[in-house]
Amino acid sequence: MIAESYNPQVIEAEAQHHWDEQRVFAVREEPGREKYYCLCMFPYPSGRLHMGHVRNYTIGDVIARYQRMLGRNVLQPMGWDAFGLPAENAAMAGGVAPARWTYDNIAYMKKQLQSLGFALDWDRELATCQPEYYRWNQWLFLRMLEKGIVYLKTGVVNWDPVDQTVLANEQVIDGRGWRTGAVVEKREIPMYYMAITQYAEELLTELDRLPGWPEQVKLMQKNWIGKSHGVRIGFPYQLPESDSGILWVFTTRADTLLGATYVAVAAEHPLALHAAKDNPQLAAFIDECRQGGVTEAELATQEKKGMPTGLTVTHPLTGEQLPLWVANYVLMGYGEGAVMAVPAHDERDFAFAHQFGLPIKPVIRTSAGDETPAPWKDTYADYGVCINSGQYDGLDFEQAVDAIAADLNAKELGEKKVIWRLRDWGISRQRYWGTPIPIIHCEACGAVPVPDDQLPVVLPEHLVPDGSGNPLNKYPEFLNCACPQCGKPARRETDTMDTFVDSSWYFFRYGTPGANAMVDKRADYWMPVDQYIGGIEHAILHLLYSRFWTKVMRDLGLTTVSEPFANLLTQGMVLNHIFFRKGEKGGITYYPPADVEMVRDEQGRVASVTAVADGQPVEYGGIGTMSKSRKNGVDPQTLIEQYGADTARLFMMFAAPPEQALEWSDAGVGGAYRFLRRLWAYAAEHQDAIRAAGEVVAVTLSEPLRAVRREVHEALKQALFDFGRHQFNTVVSGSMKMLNSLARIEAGERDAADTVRREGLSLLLRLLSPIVPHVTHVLWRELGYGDDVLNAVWPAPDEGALVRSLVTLVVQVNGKLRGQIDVPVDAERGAIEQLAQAEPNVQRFVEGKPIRKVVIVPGKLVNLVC
RNA sequence: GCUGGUGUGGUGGAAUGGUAUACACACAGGACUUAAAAUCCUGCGCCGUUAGCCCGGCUUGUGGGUUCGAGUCCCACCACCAGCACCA
Repeated sequence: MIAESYNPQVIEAEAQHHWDEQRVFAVREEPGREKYYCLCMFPYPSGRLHMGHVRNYTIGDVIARYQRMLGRNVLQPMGWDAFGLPAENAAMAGGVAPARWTYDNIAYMKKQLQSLGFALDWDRELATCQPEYYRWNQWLFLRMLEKGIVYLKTGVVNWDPVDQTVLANEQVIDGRGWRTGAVVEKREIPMYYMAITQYAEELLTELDRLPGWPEQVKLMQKNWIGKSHGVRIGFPYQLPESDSGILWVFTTRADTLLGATYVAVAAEHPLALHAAKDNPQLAAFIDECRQGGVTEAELATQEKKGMPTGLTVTHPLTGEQLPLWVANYVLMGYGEGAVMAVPAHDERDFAFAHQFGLPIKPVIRTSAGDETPAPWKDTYADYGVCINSGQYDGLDFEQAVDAIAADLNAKELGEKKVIWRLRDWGISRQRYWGTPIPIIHCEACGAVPVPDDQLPVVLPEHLVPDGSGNPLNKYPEFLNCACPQCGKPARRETDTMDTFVDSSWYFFRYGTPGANAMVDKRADYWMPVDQYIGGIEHAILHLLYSRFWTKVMRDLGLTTVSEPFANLLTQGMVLNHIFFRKGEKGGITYYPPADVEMVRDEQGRVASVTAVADGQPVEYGGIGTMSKSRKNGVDPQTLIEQYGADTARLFMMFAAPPEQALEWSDAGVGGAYRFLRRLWAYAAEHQDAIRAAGEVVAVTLSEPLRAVRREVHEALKQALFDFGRHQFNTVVSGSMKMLNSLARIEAGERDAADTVRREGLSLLLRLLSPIVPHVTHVLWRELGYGDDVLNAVWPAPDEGALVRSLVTLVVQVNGKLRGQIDVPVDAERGAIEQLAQAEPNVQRFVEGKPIRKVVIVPGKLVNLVC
């Protein structure tokens, strides 16, 4: 029996109980059966789910359930990105151990996920803070160390001198520590690096073999990797105290080498530091550059600053002496930290030369001519043939670069080179709540890797950080150990790994739960992930690191795949209205949307906004991402409790296509809820008739019934197409159309009408089941369609139902709509033309003019051109 | 600055070169009700014409182009959003 009123709490409990009890979402490898691995980016257990999570996991769940109904063996797992800084911050604030805080959060958020009815295989759940997970971080780290992919190097960190601790970049605010307010120092400490640059070429070229990734993401990765072709050029120098050497620069414009009039180095460049030793003025300038502007806006507008070092370098081809400058626009971290300056053909060099009166020598004939008068024109930087360049005159860009590179090569002062923007990945974090780096420091033997049989290096879980450094450093039970090589007392490494390490391979582990190895053969069945879903904010780092780790694992023989994610969907953000008041002192107070009232005018436009509390006006701040600081977040828990999971899911799917931003709307949620209630009421009202009804017999249907049935199948056909391209908002509107059509059947009609109702609802429930699985589960069973809608066949439109005897054609005259005609589907071209011309309104516009051309689009329109 | 994306009713949005504004939301009017809520019905781009029906003109950020036909393809510009940013 279907109860009269829609009660989501009861329905959802019933459906979820069924899924749990039957363990319907637990999957195994089935060789020979087509698999589908659907994965959402796992959450950080921050405490509660937010709307972004709900959206992300609903999209994933809809895809997973859809694929399941198409007959695939679908894996959809879930886990926790459980290491990280927020747990340490919470520990400091509340005095509770990060482990405890994390596990409590996981328990609560797991309940929330379960209440949303996601088709997850919980048997494969993992948390990255579990030793059985992170031991494999350590294990692979050691393999990478053996292969030289991991190495030790000095790195620069932000150091808070008061707390005696290392700060993450986001903990440095305006150059000061976020807790202490102390000016942050740069400190050089030894850190472990992963040589992602060894894979730069492959990471770049394989982007072209990822057709299922958004272009935008591929482009962002491409830019991040940043491959540049150029020439490394040496400028020999002789220092006063008889030291000599070669200053190397990198350039993509070797063709302009003869136009170089000075050479500039970064403030941190060794040669600059050397020159500053007995030049206090220069030393002061270098200091100034190092501190210089922090914000991006400052950097962009910063004027070109520089100072001569007093040194000169020798032009490698002409032998000319060029002055060596220190310039604030040269970056130590890119290329060689030094540039050859060609003011005539580079905008920055041009500005610098003008400012400091340095010579400008045009050496390229551009569309602007042979001269480069101020002000700067972008065409000065164009490619062209060489001029004023002696033997290279007349050569084009490629010829000149080849010739100059060859000549430099002969002098051992240059070679063609490719450089990358991508840096190696420093993974050491001076943090407690992370994967311990498996290294032991011995006075005699140095840094010794922990032997495999001593893994995992277990992180003690009861420590509580107090803000003054890593508590591991004060915990002897962890710190003190024996050197694996010589057996003498030694000290354990207390740095932990960047949490991006944890998330770089978790998708492999889901495929091999419980394995006594990092992965086993089962992963080969599941990998690669067929559909990965997550936020665009991970477009670069997480996705790049995951691709890198997959390639490392492949080279170690741990997997056969090169790319972990075949298809990627980046979901849009969840937005809401922002309301605020400005205080007298300019401070801003935000008002949650639930605490304000909008008054609308007769057209439905927002006329005014007032606070519920005091009835006074509130300013509207437009629309923006849900955030704590702006108080415009909506708690999914409230939504689920008030309307149920199906309404939450339906609204998420209906309000916007998955990749676009979604605007929160209480009214929209209400609309989604109303639709489910209407669906329920329809099923309840007709339940007896539907259970008793037989198959549709098309020939016995009246014309109105046939029309309803045609509409249902037409809407279904479109909705199925949209399902395939993951445009779920129109799938939902298609479902609404189907119900609207069925509801148009007159209440009194029986028998034949009931067969149409029975068929229509059967199609509708199956179509909707991936989106609103609870209500469709219960209705499917109660209406007698079968035991479990999950096992039903995916619906397909009946081509017979789509056939019409008459079609309505639109008639255009010169492309403008002028009338409609009804013609038999099999009408001849001539007959259609005749009917179209006979249409009275069409005649008014043709007015006896000769018809030059008739375009007929079958089933759609006629266009008369005159 | 560079790169990419997006601009469609009061709002979210739909349209696979072929009837722009589907499906919803909001709003207005009506039915039911003592009343409200809920529900149901009707209307709803702008301008003109009209008692009303018909009918016409305009409209997908702006301006061009291709096409029998453009929201969709091409060119230029404007606005907003995002990423990168003195990358040699």
